[in-house]
Amino acid sequence: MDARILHVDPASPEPIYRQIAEQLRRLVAAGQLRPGDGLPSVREVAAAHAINPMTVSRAYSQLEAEGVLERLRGKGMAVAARDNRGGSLAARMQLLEPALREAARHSRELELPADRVLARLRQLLGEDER
Amino acid sequence: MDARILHVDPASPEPIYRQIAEQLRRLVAAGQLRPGDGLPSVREVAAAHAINPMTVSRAYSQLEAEGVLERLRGKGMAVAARDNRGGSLAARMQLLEPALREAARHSRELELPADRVLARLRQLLGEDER
Amino acid sequence: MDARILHVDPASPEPIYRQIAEQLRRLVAAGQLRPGDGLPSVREVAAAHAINPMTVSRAYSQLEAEGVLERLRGKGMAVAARDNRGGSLAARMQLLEPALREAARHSRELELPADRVLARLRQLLGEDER
Amino acid sequence: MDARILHVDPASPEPIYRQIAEQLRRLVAAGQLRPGDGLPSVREVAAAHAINPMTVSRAYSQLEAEGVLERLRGKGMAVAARDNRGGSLAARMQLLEPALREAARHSRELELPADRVLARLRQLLGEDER
DNA sequence: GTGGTCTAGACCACG
DNA sequence: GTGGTCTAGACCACA
Repeated sequence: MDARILHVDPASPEPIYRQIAEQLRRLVAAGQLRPGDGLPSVREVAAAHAINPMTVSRAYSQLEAEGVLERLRGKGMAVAARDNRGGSLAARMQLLEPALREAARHSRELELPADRVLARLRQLLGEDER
Repeated sequence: MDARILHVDPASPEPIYRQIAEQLRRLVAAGQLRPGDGLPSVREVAAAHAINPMTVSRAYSQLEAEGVLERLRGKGMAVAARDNRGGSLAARMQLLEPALREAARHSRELELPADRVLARLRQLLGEDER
Repeated sequence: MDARILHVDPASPEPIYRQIAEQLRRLVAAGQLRPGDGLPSVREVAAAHAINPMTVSRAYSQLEAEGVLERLRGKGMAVAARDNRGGSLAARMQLLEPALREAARHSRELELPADRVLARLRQLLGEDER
Repeated sequence: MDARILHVDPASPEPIYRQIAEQLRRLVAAGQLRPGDGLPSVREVAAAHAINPMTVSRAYSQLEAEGVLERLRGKGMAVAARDNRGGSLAARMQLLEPALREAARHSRELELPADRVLARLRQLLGEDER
């Protein structure tokens, strides 16, 4: 598999290992990587982006612990077959709650009109990822 | 001024000093804090939220360096006289942007329907603060 | 806090970071470490057992990701206040299922009488941990 | 002999070669495999479970080194003639011990009531093999 | 070939 | 003071 599906920005304040982990999480969530798909090896990714293998390994290990990836021994990592298709709608709404509360608090502090705020969020929700 | 206008969440990944600084920036932009208004002392804020005075001081100093606040000798900090008329609507919308983008990103990752998300935010915007 | 509550055996096949993580998990589960209790710092544990700080950090980070520990910024790690008292009985029985199936399969392969097997498990369940 | 008497779980943390070796050890101890009985060839086992022949070979070699199996030139592996009368009941209980301890440890960690655990194991012991 | 573990040592952000 | 991140390089287990 091609290590170039991943992008790394060493200048970003976001840790490299997390950049990798979150990209993979999104690629899996979006279905661009499907259960069973193999991932580029730790060494490939490390070489392609001139970073330390351990940094890549850290991202992979974290996703494995979460059940997003699984180890195929001797053959690297792959997207997990996962019985964990997302939770119920209510459960997922609950996970969104903190971000919404944060946005609402900021809106009040800025004394912004609700309709403008909602219009902008609607716009953002319509955009393609990234 | 009351130290309780500030909210602090020690469990948030966002550094505490930045939580404070950004809240003040928003309150000034919205005109809820006006030029000349005094701020609660470092000690008051620290005591009210059980955090380190140095953390509060760091937030104040940063805003002072930016010209948002100014030090009134012997009287603590106050909102700077400058061009701190409450920001324009567009400017304030800009300050809200990061929170909205965060919420939108989470919504997409959770594959939540836009109408449900917008309905919930509308509800939160209608509520009284805390 | 005292770094000596933790034991480390470098000769064990079990990775050091996991030895530490599992000990802490047990100490928390058993109530010997209570919510809010502070843990010895990464550097203390590392020095006390002559291991690398990163190895200790790895154990702490993993437990933080699981919600067992939480970071008190600038003050080290502590046992989380955790809203996560275990799931329902049925859910927890489900988590035990693999281990029971494994034991049952071994019993059949060894052609052992069920009553002897059950008697031995009853005995083991009655023992104090460790 | 049928390669399907062996079970392999590639997802288990236990190395595959050891899964195979320990199963064979138990089958011999219980007398389900008797001195002189031939074993399925490395290729058969590998093909039946979609694993690497080298992995199967490693399990066989280890058991040969222990004297549990012996290599019949040109005829593959077989259970060694030795003192491989099926082990005594006590000896076989000993081989079951690790699995039982594992199950007991999980039960305690999950704080499950002993009677529920024992009832479930009794049920599993009564079932026909897969 | 694969990933996992550990070390020694550096630098950074936060409080 | 705290933990977090990253590197370079070593060694090991597994397939």
